[in-house]
Amino acid sequence: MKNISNAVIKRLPRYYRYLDELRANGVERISSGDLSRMMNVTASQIRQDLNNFGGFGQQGYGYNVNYLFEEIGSILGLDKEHRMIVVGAGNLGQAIANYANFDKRGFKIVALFDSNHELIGKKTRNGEIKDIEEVYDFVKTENIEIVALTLPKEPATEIAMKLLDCGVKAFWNFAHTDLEVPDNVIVENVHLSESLMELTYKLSEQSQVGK
Amino acid sequence: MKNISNAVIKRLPRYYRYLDELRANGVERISSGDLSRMMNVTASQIRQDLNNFGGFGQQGYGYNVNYLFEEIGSILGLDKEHRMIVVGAGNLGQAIANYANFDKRGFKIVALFDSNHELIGKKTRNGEIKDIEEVYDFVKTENIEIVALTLPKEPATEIAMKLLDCGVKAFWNFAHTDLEVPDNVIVENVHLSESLMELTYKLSEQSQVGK
DNA sequence: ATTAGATTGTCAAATTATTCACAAGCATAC
DNA sequence: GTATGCTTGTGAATAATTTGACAATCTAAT
Repeated sequence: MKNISNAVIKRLPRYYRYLDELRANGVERISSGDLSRMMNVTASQIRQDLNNFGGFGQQGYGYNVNYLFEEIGSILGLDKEHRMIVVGAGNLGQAIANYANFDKRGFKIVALFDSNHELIGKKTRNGEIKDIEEVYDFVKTENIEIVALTLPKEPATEIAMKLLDCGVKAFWNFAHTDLEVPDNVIVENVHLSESLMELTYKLSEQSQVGK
Repeated sequence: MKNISNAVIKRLPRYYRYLDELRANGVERISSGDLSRMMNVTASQIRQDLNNFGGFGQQGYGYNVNYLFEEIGSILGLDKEHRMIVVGAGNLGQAIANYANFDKRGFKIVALFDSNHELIGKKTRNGEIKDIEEVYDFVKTENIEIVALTLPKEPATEIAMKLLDCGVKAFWNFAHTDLEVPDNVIVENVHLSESLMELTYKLSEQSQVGK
């Protein structure tokens, strides 16, 4: 399989979101030109991106919204169920666990774990919060694919290293650190403070306009 | 001022994080070569990136960690205080408000707002959660620069549009929608579900290795 | 003071990503 | 059934980004 560039992958979820909206509004077909105007990108980029995965469109017609939506979903792996746990059941962990749309996309949050005894036992949509000590046996027996790490960097690093031995294939990492993992393990970082710093960069740049 | 590419900006917070750690460990100087090995990037890229903003290093010596840390901080606008509010005081909003490190970087979370009467009045580190109806007067009188939108897309869009008229200069947008704002207003998006989709793309790609 | 070694800043080359442009081919109206 | 108009897929051109290479020059050892 041809290697797809990261720039393309990063754009797919946005296409998926727009197609979902079009679908919800009963739109049956869309041309790259119309979609490009909606999304503020070039039509050429849309066509080029989609062509990495095959010809989904038809000359003189455009793309079938439903079909393209399903195809992109399948490219993104959303046609399969993904069993996840959340490690760190503070506000952020609970926010993720409670986010209903993940369910809709095939993400099953099977359990939450924490080391804080005030949280352990607390009921959530996804069952009672479990003791972090149980997490290693849990992932071995429950076939867990993705671990969301929503806790400070020191425990996150330590726990992630131990979880590697338990067969976890992917981390969704909210801790402010770069996890070091073998090549066959995926790490997707969400560094909120970095995103906020990009924002303040743009703010100070903005305040210089014309200077 | 020369226009700096987005690719460069996105890397600055990571440099900043590594420099902060070096500083905390008492490291005084660092060469682009050593830093490149720590960070898994090329030394050339580090030098090229930094040179967009001026010559911070010295031949035969490298970079002074403290000085470079401060300089990057100032480029990112972290030398100034930024007054923020959080709109949507659910788990995600509270997670952001409670994140202590933001304070350290000059982000002052002045208040939280919500429309849910069960949340209004609840005490947090940043004062009682206020009624969303009060937000418009609040930003006008309290000189608010950044609004974090941690609520579903429909109310997020509606409230953001009204806040534009109140002089808000930047949105940190967690809602799953692309806000449409004038050119002089900044939107920084954090689309969690899109990040999770990138992860599952990589997972399915991974499972194909060698096929 | 001199010298050997290290490391930057920067120019040029290589690579990657985006946009342009158009032939090929389908849809639709007549 | 034919003609017109639309829209894709794709090869080529352009633009942006990353990497390589090295002269200039600083540090530090003797």
